[in-house]
Amino acid sequence: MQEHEKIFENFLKIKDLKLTKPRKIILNTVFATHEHFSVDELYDQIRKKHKDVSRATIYRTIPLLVESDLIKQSLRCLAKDHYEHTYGHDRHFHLICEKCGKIIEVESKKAENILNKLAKIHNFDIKEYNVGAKGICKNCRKKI
Amino acid sequence: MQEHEKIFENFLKIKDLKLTKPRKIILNTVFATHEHFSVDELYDQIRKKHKDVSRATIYRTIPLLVESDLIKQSLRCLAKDHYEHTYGHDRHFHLICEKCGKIIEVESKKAENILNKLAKIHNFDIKEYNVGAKGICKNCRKKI
DNA sequence: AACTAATTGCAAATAATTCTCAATCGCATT
DNA sequence: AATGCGATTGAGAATTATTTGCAATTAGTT
Ligand SMILES: [Mn+2]
Ligand SMILES: [Mn+2]
Ligand SMILES: [Zn+2]
Ligand SMILES: [Zn+2]
Repeated sequence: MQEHEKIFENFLKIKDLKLTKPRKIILNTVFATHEHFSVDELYDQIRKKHKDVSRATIYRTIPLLVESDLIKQSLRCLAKDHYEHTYGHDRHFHLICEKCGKIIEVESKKAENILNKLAKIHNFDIKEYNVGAKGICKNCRKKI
Repeated sequence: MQEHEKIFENFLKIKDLKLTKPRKIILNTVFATHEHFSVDELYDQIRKKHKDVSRATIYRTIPLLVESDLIKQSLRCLAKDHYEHTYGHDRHFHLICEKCGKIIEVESKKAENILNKLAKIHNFDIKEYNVGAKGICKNCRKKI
């Protein structure tokens, strides 16, 4: 059993919920790649192998995955909301190319520290970061 | 005529569009306060005085205001998208309290610089920043 | 195997946004 | 001030994204 399965199962157990087949399929699809995904993309991906998992269950499972800290909502500056699994990955920011959609992930303890300091000044307790920028990537700039 | 009206009119003129009555009403409502607003909140605000402006026109005008750099989409970590007028205001980040909804605006050239440097490393051209954090504010923490 | 509460898929409901279109507006020209 | 014409509008229909109600099914327990 994979680490993320254990974590999810424990999380569910505490809430008297069960790691059912559909939930396991959703979880494992999410952890099969490190792509950022919309609900629809996830649905399509899952449907390739499992014709019996419904959109409703995906919509019902995502909040559980978020609450258990296995995935996060990220890239909220695109048209659709996107998620990504974050368990096993360090916190990072996103540079999103408006032309080609490319996503560059960037880590920066420095930036984190600054945000933390700013929060401290205001006596604010940060639970979740939401940092990114939209623009044009290297390759797309060349083309202009 | 206010500065923002002039800017909007110029912007529109270049595109062979007109600063019509509804557009003027929407623009001026947006610039009447520095609140962050959802489309619905803006609609309600406008409707207090102008029963004849439709949702459709608001939805059609917002992209024009964004394109003319008078307003920006911000607070993309709440359920609904929110906008704010940014013309006349420095760039800032948002700390959003999950309990009471309070929004703290924070300026930081340092944070901007770091993001810019990170972008530079990746040869990425930032067009728009999207920086914030969710958490618990000072007052709400006391209450726990 | 029987029991029970949680879970599921489906389809209907809701919410947010976009689109269609006929009527109107704004502005330039007569 | 009347005319012409493309841009604009509001109303409501259409679309898209998400949530919900419910009867049938499942997982775990006795
Ligand atoms: Mn990422
Ligand atoms: Mn702001
Ligand atoms: Zn690109
Ligand atoms: Zn608060």
